[in-house]
Amino acid sequence: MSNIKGKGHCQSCQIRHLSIFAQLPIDRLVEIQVFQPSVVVYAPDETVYHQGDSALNAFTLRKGLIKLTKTLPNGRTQIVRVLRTGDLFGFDGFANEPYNHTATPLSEIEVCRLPLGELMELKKQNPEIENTMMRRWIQHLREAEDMMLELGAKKAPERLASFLIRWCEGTGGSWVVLPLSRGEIGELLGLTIETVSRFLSDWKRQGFLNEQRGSIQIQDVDGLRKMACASGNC
Amino acid sequence: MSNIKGKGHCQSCQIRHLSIFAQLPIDRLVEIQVFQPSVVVYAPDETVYHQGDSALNAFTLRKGLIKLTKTLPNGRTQIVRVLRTGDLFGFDGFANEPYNHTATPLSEIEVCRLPLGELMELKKQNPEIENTMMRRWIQHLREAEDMMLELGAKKAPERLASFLIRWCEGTGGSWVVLPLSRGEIGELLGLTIETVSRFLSDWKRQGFLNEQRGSIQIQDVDGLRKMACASGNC
DNA sequence: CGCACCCTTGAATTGTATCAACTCTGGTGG
DNA sequence: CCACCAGAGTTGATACAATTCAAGGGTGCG
Repeated sequence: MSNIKGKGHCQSCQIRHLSIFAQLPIDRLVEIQVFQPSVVVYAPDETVYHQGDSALNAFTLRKGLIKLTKTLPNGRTQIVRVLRTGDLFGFDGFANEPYNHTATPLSEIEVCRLPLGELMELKKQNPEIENTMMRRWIQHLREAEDMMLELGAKKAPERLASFLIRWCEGTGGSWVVLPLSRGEIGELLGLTIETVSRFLSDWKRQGFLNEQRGSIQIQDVDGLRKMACASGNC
Repeated sequence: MSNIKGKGHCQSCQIRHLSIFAQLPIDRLVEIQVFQPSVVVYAPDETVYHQGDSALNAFTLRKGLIKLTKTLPNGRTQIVRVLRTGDLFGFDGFANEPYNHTATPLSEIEVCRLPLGELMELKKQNPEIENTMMRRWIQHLREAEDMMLELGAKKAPERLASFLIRWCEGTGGSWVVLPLSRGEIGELLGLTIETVSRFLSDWKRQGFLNEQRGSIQIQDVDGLRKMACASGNC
């Protein structure tokens, strides 16, 4: 089961600069030190919450990666987002709604569990928090729109190529950890495991990219980019 | 060209109860009456703003329907959202980002143009506005996630059927205006105009639904619902 | 009336899923 | 240390879904 590691102390938090408390002035941090959210650890075979659960806590991801998924009654699954360190998630309760998706670790993770009531109070009293959260919601919305374009208007190789390029963005051709199985990449892009496997194999053979147990390296971004937009230059 | 109809007066606004100012107490309305956003009219062949434009204004839709679209360089287009009366849109500026999509009327429309700076100020001074906006962003995010599931995990007939059911939700089998062409439905669901046409024709022949110049009527919701989930009950 | 535009329908083509067999890898226990 | 196993990935053959191409029909408008 999940494991409460202890209480978090925002003042000394290593990842505060990535969190919704990033913009908060130091003196406010001292004042809110009564706020000590639980730091919780989950294994990859657990879930942080399930779609439909009532949303009593929001969370900040401290370590590892999380996938947010939605599942149809017939079992088909869609990954709607992959979270990284500092991301806030599970805030549906702010709109009085139950969680709209399931949060599952992609590796051992550590999260900061923020009780909704307390977070609401902090937000009310600290405009910086409010502001940072707003910015992030708008940013998420933009990313969601981008994803809809990917899913609705692109073909398999285009989706896969632009996913890989985005994943490795800004790493200048070096090795990047990609802790997603073929099946999970498929669930993210609306493709089957076989289709993902075929294109990856193809591209490895063509020398566009390299792979080694859970890490990839893009060797020819332009080659991949051509795949990402078979007709027209995206 | 677009046409400024005059200045808006929040106090006497007919659709205020649908807007982000819905929760604002009457006395605050009196205080903010210096805030007089422009009411602007657009024809269906214009756009309110383009993807990439710098986002200087947010808008509230007063009359008509709007589609928000994203377009790939090769011309393929995705509708990411259809707006209804009261919806707030074009708020990317809050995150210092340019508009992420293009806003196009589906009919003659009337919008309330809210200069970003003034709206920001109002929001700061009125927690009710802040709160309503937050709720809506979260709601939008949830809808976007739902749409990703539709696009990524469902087949053509399932997408189309559940779109129709959603569109006519709560109207109990009566006629509903559907001012989207076959092509636009296709752009929304990631399908071609022909595919949309084929299924609609089929279902009309089977008596699941009826259509008459721009309006539809669902005659057999359960029949449609079966289409919406070929394998499993959604 | 005739033209434009949207919609419909059919036939051919292509992309992706499905089905099935096989390989590779890491881990476990003898 | 090796044999074995389970799980993930690969690859090929086939089926099917949806697009593409093409032609024709309907409706509203100048």
